[in-house]
Amino acid sequence: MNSKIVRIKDIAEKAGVSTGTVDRVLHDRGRISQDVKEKVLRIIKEMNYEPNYSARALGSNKIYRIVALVPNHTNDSYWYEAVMGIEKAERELKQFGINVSRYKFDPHNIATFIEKAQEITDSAPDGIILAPLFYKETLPFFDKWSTMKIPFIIFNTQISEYSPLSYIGQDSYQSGLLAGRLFSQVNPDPCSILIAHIDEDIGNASHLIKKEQGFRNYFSHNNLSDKYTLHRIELQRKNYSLFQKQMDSVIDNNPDLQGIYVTTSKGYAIATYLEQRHIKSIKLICYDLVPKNIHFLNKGIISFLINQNPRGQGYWSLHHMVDYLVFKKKVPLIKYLPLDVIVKENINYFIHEDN
Amino acid sequence: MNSKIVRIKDIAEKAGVSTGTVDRVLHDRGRISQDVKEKVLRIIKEMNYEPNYSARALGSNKIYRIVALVPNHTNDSYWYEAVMGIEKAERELKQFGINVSRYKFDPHNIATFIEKAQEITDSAPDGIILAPLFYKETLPFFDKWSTMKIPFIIFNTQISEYSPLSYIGQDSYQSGLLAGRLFSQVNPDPCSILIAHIDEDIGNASHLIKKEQGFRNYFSHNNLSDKYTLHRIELQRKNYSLFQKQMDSVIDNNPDLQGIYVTTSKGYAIATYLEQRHIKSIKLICYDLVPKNIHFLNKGIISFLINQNPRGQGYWSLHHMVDYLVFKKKVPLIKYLPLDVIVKENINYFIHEDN
DNA sequence: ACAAATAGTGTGTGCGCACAAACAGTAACC
DNA sequence: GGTTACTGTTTGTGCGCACACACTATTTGT
Repeated sequence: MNSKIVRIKDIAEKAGVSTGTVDRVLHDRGRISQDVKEKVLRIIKEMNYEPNYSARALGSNKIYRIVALVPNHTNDSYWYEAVMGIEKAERELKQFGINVSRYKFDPHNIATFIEKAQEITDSAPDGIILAPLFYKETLPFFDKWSTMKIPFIIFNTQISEYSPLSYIGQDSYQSGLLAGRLFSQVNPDPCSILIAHIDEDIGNASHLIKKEQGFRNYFSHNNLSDKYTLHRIELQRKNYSLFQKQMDSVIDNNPDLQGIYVTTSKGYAIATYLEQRHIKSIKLICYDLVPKNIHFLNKGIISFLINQNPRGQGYWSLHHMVDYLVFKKKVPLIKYLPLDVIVKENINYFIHEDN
Repeated sequence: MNSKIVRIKDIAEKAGVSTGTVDRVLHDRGRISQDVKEKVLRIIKEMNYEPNYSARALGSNKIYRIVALVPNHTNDSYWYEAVMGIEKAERELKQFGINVSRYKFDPHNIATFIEKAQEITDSAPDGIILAPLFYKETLPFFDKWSTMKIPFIIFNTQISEYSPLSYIGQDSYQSGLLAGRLFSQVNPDPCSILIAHIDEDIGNASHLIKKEQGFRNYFSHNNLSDKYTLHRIELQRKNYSLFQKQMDSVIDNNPDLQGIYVTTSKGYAIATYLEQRHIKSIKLICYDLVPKNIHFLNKGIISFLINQNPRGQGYWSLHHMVDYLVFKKKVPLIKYLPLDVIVKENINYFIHEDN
């Protein structure tokens, strides 16, 4: 086909102007007369010009400074994966003139988050990607960054009140629906199912509410409300004897309990409990490929894991930022990552390095 | 860290030679004295030099001609997806000086395959990617391409007798194991399960044998052979009344039949049958997100689909070829794509365009 | 009327690299 | 001692683009 590559020079020739003029049209800089601008723009469209990004990265000596603000991952494989994803994208995109620096905060210490976010703000980078774990404390920074015109991309935790350049992560509602489907597949007979929130302040965690909502709606929308009875519990692990007591009571009061849906990665806590109590009839579904969950998945105590793909979140966050900054592409406001259903037999494909 | 980018010029300076000499070391061209060569190589390692591929693509005006030989996809969404994947990779990599042309053959007509493969051979491209559907007819071409030193990458169908640059696709054995796991999840009680091969010449389709092997081994390795009884059948749709008769007989003879594993995308044929016979108790698992399967998945007649990800296969095939040709990277001999478990609630993430 | 400001456009250099042509140094041969 | 035949190395040009600078033509101010 039309394999001829269109260059700025070609456009300039056809328009009867110099390359400098075309450049000014392309980048909206300097002064151009209206008619020339229109003419050049028309020809750019006609000839289907696409900038050569390699040459652009070469020519403009600009280095974009991008910072990533993520929870400290020394003891947390979930955030470790996210950082791995960022680093993978960094390796791929390094040659286009980007410089990524990572800032870490303690996910259990809001002060460290604020401190690092302030540091970042002071350094005025070209772009920011972050996992905004602390809802209220994040908003003021979103404000600042907006006025400073620093684009920011959030991942893992969706905050819709303030519009970032893009959100990367899972569709919580849909993942609740998915969990519902999985339970209805593994539990063909009528039974009770428990929704368990562990170690979370539900009031401040809208994504967990969405998961629960999706889960409940799966049953109601599919006319399964008569077949399955849903229960709900909030548990804290810090008082483990209370944790056990609460679980004991649920089990005792619901002899037909056949499934437990844990809305976070803390499913292994329930798995440990079930193992201790020698309960084998209850199906367990939760999130994330952290070692303890993998352990119980392999043992058959967890039936399915749903992968939130932290690696992909990190990877796409940086990718989108570079798309925006370097390639001037439009980036979608929301990128929902696939909902991966994980069992022992396919887990390897989701935890392996894969360069 | 060491954010300074190392250029050829830097190496030349440190080695006390010109950039041209470093260039000849890097590309093994021209004559170089042994000691200079060693010195330069040492410094390249010391300074951790990484070529700037953007600049390289610019500087070398070379355009790599890559051809893709795929089944005609006008009426086949599976191969259409594969081509979409190739085109997506093409868009991403165009700027690095590659030119991709597509050759199509009729998957039901070996002659067209041979014809196109010959055309490709005559045109002596820089690289070939193909889905080698016809085992015997492909081997001679592998031979030719090897002597012509044209690298080729195969996808979808693994042929291990002749070593291509890389294979992209699914691990058939592992996907059989996965199917086994899924059946044991959805069928908690002892029952019979049928393995169905549809429209295939099993003797010439080693990947189907591997799937069956994996499936059977799931049950034997997990001590489930007593719980589940496996049956096996080969069906042809061209004689549909026979097809029905065979199925009727299986159903009648095995009242405890609770599951059917179809080793290809033809699960919708069984689904149609089950729907006609108003059989709802039998779980069905098969491959690929083709419209008819999606239809029955949404209806609840198919329990799970396993995605062979044709789009990803095409995408990675081209990507690997470019990694090899342009970036001179080592490409893995085998890239197994993830085994995606698909239900109605997560299927959208696997069929949507996603740019 | 003449300088100064402004609008609009062209030219040149460099980014990191590939590649070819030019060049220097050495040994061999008559 | 000069030619030839190499071997090894440097230099220069161009890839497509960004960007600073130079330049001209027109307008504005006084």
